[in-house]
Amino acid sequence: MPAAERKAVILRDSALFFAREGFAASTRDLADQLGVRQALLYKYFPSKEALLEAVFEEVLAVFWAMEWSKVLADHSLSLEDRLTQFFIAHLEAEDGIPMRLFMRAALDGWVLSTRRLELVKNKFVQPLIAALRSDAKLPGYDKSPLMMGEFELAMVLHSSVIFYSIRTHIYGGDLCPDVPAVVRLCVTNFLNGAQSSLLALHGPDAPAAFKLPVPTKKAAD
Amino acid sequence: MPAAERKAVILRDSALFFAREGFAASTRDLADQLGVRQALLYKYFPSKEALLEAVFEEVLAVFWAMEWSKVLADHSLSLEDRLTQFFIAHLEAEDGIPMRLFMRAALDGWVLSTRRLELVKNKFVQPLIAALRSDAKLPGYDKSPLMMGEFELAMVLHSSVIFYSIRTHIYGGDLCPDVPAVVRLCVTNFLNGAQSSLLALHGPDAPAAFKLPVPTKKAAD
DNA sequence: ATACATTCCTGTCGTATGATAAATATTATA
DNA sequence: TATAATATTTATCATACGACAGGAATGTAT
Repeated sequence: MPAAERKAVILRDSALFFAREGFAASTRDLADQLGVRQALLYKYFPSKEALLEAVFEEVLAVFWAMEWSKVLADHSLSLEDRLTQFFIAHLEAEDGIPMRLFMRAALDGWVLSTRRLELVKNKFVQPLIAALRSDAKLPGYDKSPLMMGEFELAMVLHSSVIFYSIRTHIYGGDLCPDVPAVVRLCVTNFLNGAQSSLLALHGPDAPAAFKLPVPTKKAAD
Repeated sequence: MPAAERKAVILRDSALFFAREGFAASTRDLADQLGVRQALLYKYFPSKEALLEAVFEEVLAVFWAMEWSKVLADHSLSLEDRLTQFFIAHLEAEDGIPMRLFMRAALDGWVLSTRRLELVKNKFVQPLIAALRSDAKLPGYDKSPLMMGEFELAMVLHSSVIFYSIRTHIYGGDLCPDVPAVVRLCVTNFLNGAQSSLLALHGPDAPAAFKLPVPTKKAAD
């Protein structure tokens, strides 16, 4: 097998293997799954750690390449439809490998999760709150920067969808298999209360911690 | 140190240690953290796996002993206050150790998470949906058993709170530190839409998968 | 002070792991 | 077909790990 192809196969299978077995799983078991001898791995990657980093580089690249704004910014659809379609696509693209890898990495203290969170903030939270503000006739980010409470509000929707994914791919057990229905439920239930929640956040009685602007690091990509 | 006390100390420190370092971490490192020699562990636990099981037994016992219904069923408070107080207490009792242990266990395929889910279903989902139904003048469980859509609806609230806990104790990074405010946001935003979501679930246009009754195993405890 | 019990440590065994080097098989090229 | 280049395997090393046996230290009762 040519080198480039072999390297790609190793990367692909390693993602599945480490997602299932954990990062502490042995390179020998990985090689077994590949149908190859353990030493061969070291012809393509200098160390186990380097292999793991390469796996994450690849998985992150997929997330990076994902078309967040394309759906979320398509103003020919209602906000509800935009969100619903986006999350359905998101959930159906998730096979559990990125989910499990990210969770394991976060548990092991990799800084990786902050990069992902930054992505969620820029590509999901920002457009969502912008749309909600627009509907509520509230000022834009130039007049009033994104604040903590708005971030947490957007995360309410994000959480309900992602946690369903966590239940699917990590917790296991039987759960409602009708993905579109679940997503619609999350979105509609969120949007039902979002307007009044947002107005409360912009009102005088909002908690001080919610008024603080979200620290916006320089957006990568 | 007397045997009973030593065993308790080992259990307590092991929970912290394995929550932080993962189950694959070595018994020697654990012993270092305890300030004892590695072999001593085997005077109290026959194997590493037995120690891990004991740790989970202890952590699960705490969850089991938790007073779910006491707050959730206190009808002197509004549903909103009940939920808010319950979740605030829940989040403030969580130091990250059970969270991280459960997540690691779930990733490693332990059946443990289903037991926890059963607890959530019986002690949280059931009372919540019962209260929502009551407010909406819908029939009780005797007439109409808990259905999948209602379960997922309740999980929407559960998810937003628990995912905040995941962000706190697993994902890390800076997030809004005002726990009560976040919980209130989750609860109010949920309740704003819950009534109409619930009515829709009981209406004729609900997805078929949502109409299915939730399989209720025999409730432990 | 002696004998006993309990707690803990030193030392060690077999095995599994990450990693390397040398040998073999396979493929391409002339 | 001979030769070079590449892909893969075999064999091996040093280390780290789970587990066990026996001994040292500490305390307690007679």
